[in-house]
Amino acid sequence: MPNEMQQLDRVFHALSNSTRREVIARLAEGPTAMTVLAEPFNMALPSFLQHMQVLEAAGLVNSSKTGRTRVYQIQPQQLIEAEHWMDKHRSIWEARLNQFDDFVILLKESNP
Amino acid sequence: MPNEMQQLDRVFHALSNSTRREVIARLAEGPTAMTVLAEPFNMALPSFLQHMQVLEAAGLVNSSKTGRTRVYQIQPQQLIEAEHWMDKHRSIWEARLNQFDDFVILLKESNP
DNA sequence: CATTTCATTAGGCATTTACCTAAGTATCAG
DNA sequence: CTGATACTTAGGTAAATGCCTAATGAAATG
Repeated sequence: MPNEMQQLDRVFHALSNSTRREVIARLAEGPTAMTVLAEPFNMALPSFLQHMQVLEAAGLVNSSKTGRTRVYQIQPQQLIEAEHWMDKHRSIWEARLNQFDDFVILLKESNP
Repeated sequence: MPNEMQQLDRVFHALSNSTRREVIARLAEGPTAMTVLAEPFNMALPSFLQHMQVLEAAGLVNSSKTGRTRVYQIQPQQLIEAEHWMDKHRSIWEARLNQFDDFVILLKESNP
């Protein structure tokens, strides 16, 4: 399997969980420390850390540790790549559907 | 958990597997019977069926059976919804980053 | 320096996922 | 009606996922 595909696997998998999506949503507003990020979730910290590791492995966020606090920030490139994938395939579908519309129009015109 | 979120869970999960993404890619070119769709994959048919059921449960495709053949077609609404989610959060991030750019420009201007 | 705080590691558990083979069921073709 | 074709169901396995508690590390603070 090409590496690019594995990357999409990881990105879409990371986004398939609402806890992780909420983290992405909060990080869109700026870099945030782990404890602060975790606070809204009713979840043990080690469980939350696992989610952060999934996001980091997918390349959706990165983190750096200063003293004892780890600060996460969003890294948008992979989000953009995933969006491109969707956009590309949606547009192929739309092009096909437009052809179908044309065909319907053609039918109507030929049978007025 | 709100229903909308569960739906995003299912859509992103469905897209997190390259076999399923390839199916979406092929279906973008038109409705296709199951056996035809399965043919490129080195996989037992029951395994392939499971993938199709994941895609269908996510609302990314629908299917109808005529005689003994089941034909799948793409159903783009959920793909669009997922794209919207990504677009929304990407734009929040971009807005924030633009503020940061402005701040950098401001710094440069105040220290020429 | 003792304590608290923030983060991590280790280990365990139930469920889901991604595959498989074997054995159906239903339709079509001759 | 008989065989081939197209799918479906049933049941099994190994690995991954999503959660937990308990224990440990390592930095900050009184």
